[in-house]
Amino acid sequence: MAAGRPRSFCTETALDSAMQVFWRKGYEGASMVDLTSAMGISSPSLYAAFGNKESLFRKVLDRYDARLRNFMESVLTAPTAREAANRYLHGVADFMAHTGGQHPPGCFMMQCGSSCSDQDIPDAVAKRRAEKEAALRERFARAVAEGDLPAGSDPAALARYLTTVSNGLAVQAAAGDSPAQLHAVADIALASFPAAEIAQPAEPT
Amino acid sequence: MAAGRPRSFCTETALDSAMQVFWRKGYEGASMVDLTSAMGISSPSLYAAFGNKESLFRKVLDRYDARLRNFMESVLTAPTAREAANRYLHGVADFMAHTGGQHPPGCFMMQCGSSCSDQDIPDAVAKRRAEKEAALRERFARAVAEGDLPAGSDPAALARYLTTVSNGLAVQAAAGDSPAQLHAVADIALASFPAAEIAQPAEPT
DNA sequence: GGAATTTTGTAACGATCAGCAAAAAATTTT
DNA sequence: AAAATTTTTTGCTGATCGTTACAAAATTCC
Repeated sequence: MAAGRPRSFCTETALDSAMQVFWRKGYEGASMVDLTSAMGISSPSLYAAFGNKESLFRKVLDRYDARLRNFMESVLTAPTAREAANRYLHGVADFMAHTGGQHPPGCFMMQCGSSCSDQDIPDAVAKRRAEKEAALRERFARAVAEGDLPAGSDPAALARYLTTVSNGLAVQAAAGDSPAQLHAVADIALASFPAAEIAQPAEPT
Repeated sequence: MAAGRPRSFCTETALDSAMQVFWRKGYEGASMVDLTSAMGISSPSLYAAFGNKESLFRKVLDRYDARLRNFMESVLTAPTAREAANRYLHGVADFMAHTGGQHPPGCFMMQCGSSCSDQDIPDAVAKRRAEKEAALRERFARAVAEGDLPAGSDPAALARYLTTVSNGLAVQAAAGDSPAQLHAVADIALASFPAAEIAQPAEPT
């Protein structure tokens, strides 16, 4: 083990506490006093462990984004584009509705990353969101190439559409919509998503 | 005219300048120095004319919301629910893409009203957004009663769906999506919206 | 059992925050 | 022209902002 006085707190737990504060109050609205008291550590400990406020926020953002990337992986590995879209929107509905009793409903990135005195913060958040849309786009491009989506489908437009609904779901969840209501919206949205062009089996009446 | 030294600035122009600042920096990120310098007035003039910072924000919010209500009126007076949905989503796409060279793309309410140290601010914004969804819901309930939407349609779910897409469009616009891209998303979204059950005329091949 | 090293607690730093007091300036009323 | 009224200008207020020095405390290495 490294020499020196041992740390009295768990950095990951502290990051989760910081996430709650940023989530509820935004980047600027979260004061260092808010953060240190929620994390249960003193100000110098915070600076020693996480740098400064912006650096702390970026670490929190990374931590949240890791959850999202994990979720996206389960979406992108779906066998078909249709199933990926289904997993995506209903997964988002679950994700946004589930607070774990720790944070408000909705999406951390949507709550903290809108407007800010320091434009770098919204930019950093927007970049993470764009990555998710790009991942969907590439998945759908592959689906078109594989014949999994109708020829002539626009992968970029479909990815943009799903991203749009996803971000909208985050807003609805933050506004207090129930899980059932979010899933209902997801179902309506999925009705627009093209199905695979499969050879139709003889259809029973 | 009232006695006393005349005001050296136009309150409405000043509110527009304040809107730009709040839009770009958020409620907390906009400092009084930012606001006064953008509005071209001194701090005491601002306080005399608009109260305090929160009161100024609420007046700006009112001003922005008036534009939205005006837009909503043109949506709700559409002859059919389908046409209302069409006007709504494509109108939102236009609204969000059009900056007038004055403010960033996107929606003022989505940018400023997310998270904040003072919860009253997000609450005030959320309330305005909820009013729009309620207006759509009532319009669609009327459409169901009039047979303009298929019996069994859920007006609340449809209104929630359109609101979801609308908020998502605001995020996409703020992220830099082009007007054409926003309209393309609107078109995909509208494919899910039920059409009226009209007696089908003899269909030409 | 020190020397070295890291974290802790206490206290403070300058800068910026929202907001205001008071007097000078500009207008209308009388 | 003088009184009354409203706005502007100047300069300031206490509070809070993010951040940091400094020394005591707790651990490992030699």
